[in-house]
Amino acid sequence: MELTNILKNAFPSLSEQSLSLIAGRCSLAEYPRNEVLFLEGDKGSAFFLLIEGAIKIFKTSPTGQEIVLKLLEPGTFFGEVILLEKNEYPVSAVALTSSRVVRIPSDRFIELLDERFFRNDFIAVLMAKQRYLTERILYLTSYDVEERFFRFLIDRYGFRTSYVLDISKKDIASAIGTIPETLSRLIDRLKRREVISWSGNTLTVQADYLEQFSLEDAPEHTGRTPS
Amino acid sequence: MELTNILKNAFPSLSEQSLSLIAGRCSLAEYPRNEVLFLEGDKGSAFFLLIEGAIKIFKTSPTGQEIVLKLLEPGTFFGEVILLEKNEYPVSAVALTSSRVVRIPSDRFIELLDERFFRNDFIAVLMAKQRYLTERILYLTSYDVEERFFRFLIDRYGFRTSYVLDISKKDIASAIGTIPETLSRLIDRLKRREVISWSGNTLTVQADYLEQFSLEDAPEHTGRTPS
DNA sequence: AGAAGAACTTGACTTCGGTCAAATAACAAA
DNA sequence: TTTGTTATTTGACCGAAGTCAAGTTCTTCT
Repeated sequence: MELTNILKNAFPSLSEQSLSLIAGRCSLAEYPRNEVLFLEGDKGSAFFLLIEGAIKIFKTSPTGQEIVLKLLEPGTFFGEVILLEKNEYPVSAVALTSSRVVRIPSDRFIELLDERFFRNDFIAVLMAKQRYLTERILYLTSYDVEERFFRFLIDRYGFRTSYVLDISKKDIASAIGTIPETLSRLIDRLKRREVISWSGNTLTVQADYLEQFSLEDAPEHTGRTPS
Repeated sequence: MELTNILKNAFPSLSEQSLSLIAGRCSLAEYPRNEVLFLEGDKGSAFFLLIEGAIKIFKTSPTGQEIVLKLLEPGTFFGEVILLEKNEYPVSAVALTSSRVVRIPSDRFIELLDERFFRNDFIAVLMAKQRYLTERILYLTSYDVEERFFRFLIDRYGFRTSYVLDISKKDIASAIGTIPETLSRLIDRLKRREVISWSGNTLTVQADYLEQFSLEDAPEHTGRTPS
């Protein structure tokens, strides 16, 4: 699928005209695992659209600790915060798995917001992000590690009994706001209680146990299929 | 100051024409201390502009705990997240002190975004909020209670040696993400170490001690004068 | 003033999850 | 394979901050 189609897919409400206008300025890029897209504080004049792979968005604390804000899934754009205001990224972005992204230069993008439908969709996404961050604060401050772990699974892969994990335990640990040691101990405990079993990169969970963490106030889940 | 002027002040980039259009639909409201403006999950068709007082924005955890996202200061609008997308507030808002707000009905507001300057300012505010929430996550997850306390003071009242507090200790505790007992003990410890002194609602801090928490990566501070 | 109820403090106790250190396993380049 | 690097596990330990339970002190309303 070439660029125009990708963009059409990501911005369905954008007119054909604007689409081709912007498509000419965008470029496709590939980032291998662990490659940095941008770091907090970097000046930037473009934002990104994730096509394939997984990107980690995080901030770094004064002591060097990484605080993960979100693991992005294909189809979402990020870094758009440089569009107006300061042109400095307030967060860092790193590829967790080999990823393909579209780079969208910011300079002419703002004009596209003249189109009402597109603009409304765009603003709606900004507001969804605001909701997400708000949920994330609740998630990090009022659930314990176990609950965060299961909610992570449901949120990222959907509610299932078997998960094929595409990221490392280390990355899962930081995605749920803890450290590898703690996750390792949690997994050990859960295995012993026979709530989960883990072999290779496949995790199996007792559905009835998992249920307690599902739905209700879980952040909107995207039902991403594993692998 | 009457409505039109207030709005002009809050939305300086809005044309006179749109200003009078919208002003006619807005209304001024007063909320006494502890009054609820809206609760998480409420359907809403208006958002708000804070003129005077202090509003607490928070989410409630499944166990009933309040997670404060932000204490608003005069001049900021909030609840705008109902404009597009769902029309349900994702957070709750309560007046911490007697407050005056403008209620802005959402129905015709979106049209105002046709004005490019206004729209850009509006979107810039949304992005600033995104940055804020991102900072808030860092703040809550990687600073200890003491550091959160002093950063709270600096962020809300500016860097000074003497603070006149307009909200209760209970509210300060929840604003910094802890409970009254813990704050009480912190204060006791700081007094004993002669880092602070507290009489009535006036708090005095050793400037050289406070310095370690200032500037660098502190969220933009508004230099709000006390009381 | 007096009573009811907030707000605040204090003490005793607990715990989750982090730190540090070391061992083991998995992986990838040469 | 060999070897260096990174990921994962395990053990011993610790500490910040929460819970629970009782005071104590302010407010505020009649």
